[in-house]
Amino acid sequence: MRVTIADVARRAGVSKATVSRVLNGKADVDADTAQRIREVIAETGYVPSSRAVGLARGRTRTVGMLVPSLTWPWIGDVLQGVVDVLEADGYGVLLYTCTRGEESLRRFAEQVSGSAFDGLLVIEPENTLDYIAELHRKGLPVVLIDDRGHHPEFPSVATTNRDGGAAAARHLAATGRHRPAVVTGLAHFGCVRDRTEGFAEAAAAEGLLLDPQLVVEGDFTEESGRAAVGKLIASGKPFDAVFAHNDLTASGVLRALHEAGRRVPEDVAVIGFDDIQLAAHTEPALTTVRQPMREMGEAAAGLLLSHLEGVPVSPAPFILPTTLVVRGSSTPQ
Amino acid sequence: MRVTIADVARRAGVSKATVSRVLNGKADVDADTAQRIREVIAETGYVPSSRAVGLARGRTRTVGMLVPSLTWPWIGDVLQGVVDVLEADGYGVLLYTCTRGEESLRRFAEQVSGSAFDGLLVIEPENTLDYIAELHRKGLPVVLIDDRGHHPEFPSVATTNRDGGAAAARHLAATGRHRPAVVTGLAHFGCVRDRTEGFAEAAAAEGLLLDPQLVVEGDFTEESGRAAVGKLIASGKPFDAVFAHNDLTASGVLRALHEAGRRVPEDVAVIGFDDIQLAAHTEPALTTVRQPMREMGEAAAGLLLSHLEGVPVSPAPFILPTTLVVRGSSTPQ
DNA sequence: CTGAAAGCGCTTACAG
DNA sequence: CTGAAAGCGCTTACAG
Repeated sequence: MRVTIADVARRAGVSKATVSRVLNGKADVDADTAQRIREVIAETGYVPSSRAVGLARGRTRTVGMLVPSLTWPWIGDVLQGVVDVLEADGYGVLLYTCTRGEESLRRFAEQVSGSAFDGLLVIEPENTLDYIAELHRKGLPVVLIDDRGHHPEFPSVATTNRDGGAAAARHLAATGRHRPAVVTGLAHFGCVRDRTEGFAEAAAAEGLLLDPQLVVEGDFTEESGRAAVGKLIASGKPFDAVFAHNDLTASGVLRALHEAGRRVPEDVAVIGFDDIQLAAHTEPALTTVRQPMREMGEAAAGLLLSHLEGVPVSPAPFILPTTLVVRGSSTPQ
Repeated sequence: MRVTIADVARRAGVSKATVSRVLNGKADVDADTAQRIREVIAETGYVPSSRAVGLARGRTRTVGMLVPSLTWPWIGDVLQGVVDVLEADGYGVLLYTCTRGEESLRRFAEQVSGSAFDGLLVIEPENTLDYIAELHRKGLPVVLIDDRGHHPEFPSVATTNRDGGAAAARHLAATGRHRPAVVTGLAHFGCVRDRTEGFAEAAAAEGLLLDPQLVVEGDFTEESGRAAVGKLIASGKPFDAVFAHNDLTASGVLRALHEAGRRVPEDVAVIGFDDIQLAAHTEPALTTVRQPMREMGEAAAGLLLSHLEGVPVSPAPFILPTTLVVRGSSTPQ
């Protein structure tokens, strides 16, 4: 049924080896012979079987991508960046997720051992860093996206979390705020530490009062933003701004403030992190520290390709800049 | 380096064929022999090479998924449903997108010809239905997600677009609206036709006045929602409700109405379609016709698996129900 | 410049 | 119940 390299060789009157040579653009093939073979290929519509090529070469020209979930708001952007770069180089992307917990990871591990792909891009699912690190140690090229401040011993891409936090603080100072509150993400995330530190440092430099009691831990969910506002108000401490560690949390903060009768931005300014689609649609629209998700995907894919092509890649994280996007939640518009 | 079936056979003192038998759970292997082989497998951590298995069996246990873009708001949900089902059955998912146009499609076609996967799941990129249909005709199992009313000759999953439109009209009637306007999606989409007809029919049945001049074509973007409101107002015709064909458009409608000084829902009710994350976060929150995206992904993956496993699948579309989600944009809350 | 042969790591009749 | 052999469709030394 399917036309194979043997068919092409027969019709062109040459050996399979020669067909393989022109297929792979090796030099030292007679121009006429090559031409004839190309014609036969065109006539027959022959395309090499990726399975057979993979087996013979020992590589699949396929990259694995492991993500914790596909429904997070910014995952699609990262994925798009990854796929664009990889596809342009003729690589396929095998997608794995971890929504089914242990079982998912077991399946994934099987694919790894079966060497279904040549390299791995990963947005770290909770508590899998050791496993990923082990894969890397065993020789699988890996690039981590959004290192969450873990600074692993293999290549990764991240953003300027610290600068992002600082930019938020400076913006609040510049717009006349004095007593900021912070709703962080999960405290054990490296990025949370970085954002917190960057914010605190800049706040101090700008003369803002950052009361430790006004720093509340959240978990990156909208609900945690609402809950945090409850705590902040209950503390009795005055505050005129809230820096939330992601947009989802900020959205919860916005709602809770509204319900509590505090006006945004008049009484309280709110700043988020990420700049997901939602951020431009809250009421008021959210000022936020933008992370270039798509660019992160592109950068990670690029690093992995270099690695696969044999270029040595530095384990130092590749850092992309965050940018402050000012909207109505921090300044009247 | 890597342990192969030959290594396992040697260590167990049997032939590769016998190892292969226990690997694939064939009957007729002596219990003791099988046990011994299993032990060797466990000791050595042997996992069959997916490349080699694929070549020998002629199938890869991999499914292709082609989407127009990964950054659309609801794509992630569909993808999650697809991956969950496929992964549970040990299938891998190869992801392809069409953001780079012709070039993307050329790459994709190569993968198809190289039989990189056993079957294909597709959310149709514009103008590719003929191509997809051809692949199906040539023998590639295909399931289309969100048929957009094209009703192809191969299996597909869709939602009750017509009922969804009808539900929107009935809800407006039930909440005391009289003169609805409609902002459709691209008119050549089948789903747009269905939503429009369902809405018009129910509107008539409920005694709503649907002025043809108040039916404006949009293109599923937020901007088209804003533009449509401009046209509606310019028409001079009174309207007290807007049914938009997706949530993004509805979001644009909401903003434009706000800017024009019309209150929602007091002066105008707004209803969207999809129920993307954004819908719950607009001001006011959006009443919308929910499409079960994740379930569509699950259903499509299930159909494809049946097909791959040899169960005959009906080309009649598999239809999932839409549900009306009522929020503040249509009723004061 | 080109071909014959071995090899990639499995599965699957075919014999026994 | 089990093994030897061929085959899946390529690539890659090795010779010439």
